[in-house]
Amino acid sequence: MTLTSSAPKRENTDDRRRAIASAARQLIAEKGFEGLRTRDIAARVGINVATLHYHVPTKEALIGLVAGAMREDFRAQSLVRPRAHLSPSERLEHEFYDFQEMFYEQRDTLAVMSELMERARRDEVIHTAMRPILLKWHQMVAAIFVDGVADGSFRADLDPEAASSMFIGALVGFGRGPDTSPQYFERLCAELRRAVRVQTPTRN
Amino acid sequence: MTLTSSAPKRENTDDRRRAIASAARQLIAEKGFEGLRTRDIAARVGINVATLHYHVPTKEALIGLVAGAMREDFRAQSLVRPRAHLSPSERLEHEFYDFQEMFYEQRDTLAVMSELMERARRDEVIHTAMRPILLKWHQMVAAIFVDGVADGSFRADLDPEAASSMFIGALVGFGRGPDTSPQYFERLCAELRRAVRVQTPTRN
DNA sequence: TCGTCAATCAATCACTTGATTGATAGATCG
DNA sequence: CGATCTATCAATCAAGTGATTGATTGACGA
Repeated sequence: MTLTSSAPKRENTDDRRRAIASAARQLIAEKGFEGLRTRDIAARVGINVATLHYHVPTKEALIGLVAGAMREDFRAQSLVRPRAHLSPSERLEHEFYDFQEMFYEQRDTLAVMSELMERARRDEVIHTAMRPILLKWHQMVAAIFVDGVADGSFRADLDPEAASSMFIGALVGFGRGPDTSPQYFERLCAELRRAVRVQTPTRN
Repeated sequence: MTLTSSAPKRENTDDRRRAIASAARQLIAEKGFEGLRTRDIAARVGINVATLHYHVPTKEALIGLVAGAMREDFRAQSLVRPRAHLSPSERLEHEFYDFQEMFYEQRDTLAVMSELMERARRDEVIHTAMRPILLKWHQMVAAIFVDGVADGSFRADLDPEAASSMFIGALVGFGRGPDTSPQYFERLCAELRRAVRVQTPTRN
């Protein structure tokens, strides 16, 4: 007889913590931090609240766990993409593509990021976990602009760091803007390209 | 003897509601929505919790009140500034200035806006209250770009709406970025100016 | 002066929520 | 088998937390 079905599971702490972090992430995406309840997380994992507290002692630790998992995800993802060999313009296109993919196919991730960033204002633990992610993104984009200015793909008077802020701000802001259709995203991308690219001077 | 000092005040509902909205706004700025408690609001106004509920029946209504007051503030402020007579470039500079002023001198307002926008995702009431503010801002900036393209101040291939999203996103994103110093804000502004302005063609 | 009503508060309710306790079942090892 | 450790849960606690109740106070009109 199969002893598989509905046998009371006993997982090790690592797996449980992963499952808990995942469930917590889903719930944050659904209801925000305000609506995050330990009972809900336990229910979604399929364990008792006490068991949850056995693996993750406090709610603060839980939030730290989510933030850490998030950071780990981003770090892992950025390692998968070696793009130094591409041209600045191509790398910029990849940034567009990555964001679009995240926005339309991993909406949860973006929503949780947003919640975490908001909470980072008041929560030192989260702030510490989130800051490297943001910095990394800024650095990556700024590096693209530095290279692009050097090889003449972009405007010579481009300020790489400021342009990076503008670029990232525009993308993130897209998600909060009035029109989040793919068509409008493309218009925004086109505008960003024109904003940094060398102008074909408007000759009369 | 003076019956003035510490006489138990009795205000009318309009004044009380205003005071409650103001206190709630402060507390949201301080602790976020997550930390907003009716008791704290009542304490800050200097009234009993029951009195607060007498004037504002539910917490939901309270949040709606804050959102409404916020919208009213913005609407009033935009009426005070008649700028149609200015040039597109000048109007753009005013946008920079207004944002800078809000960022550095009314940080509360911006923090609450941010909280409200985040919550608007899940709260229809707030979404309805916030959307007009965002739309208005977008329209204002887009109108600047339309005029600027028409009179040749800005690039001919500028997409006013997309540029407006980029512009607003960049400003809002500044507040979340790694460097929020006035110096860096000025660099961002400069970059935004170059992004929309007609290029002085890089002649060799 | 008396009745009515808006405004207020102390006390309390009903429910939520993070966390703890004490006990139990399975695994692991000697 | 027996000791011990890990993982689990039912039950419960203590501190909130939004909201209500019943009574009180003062203003104002009749």
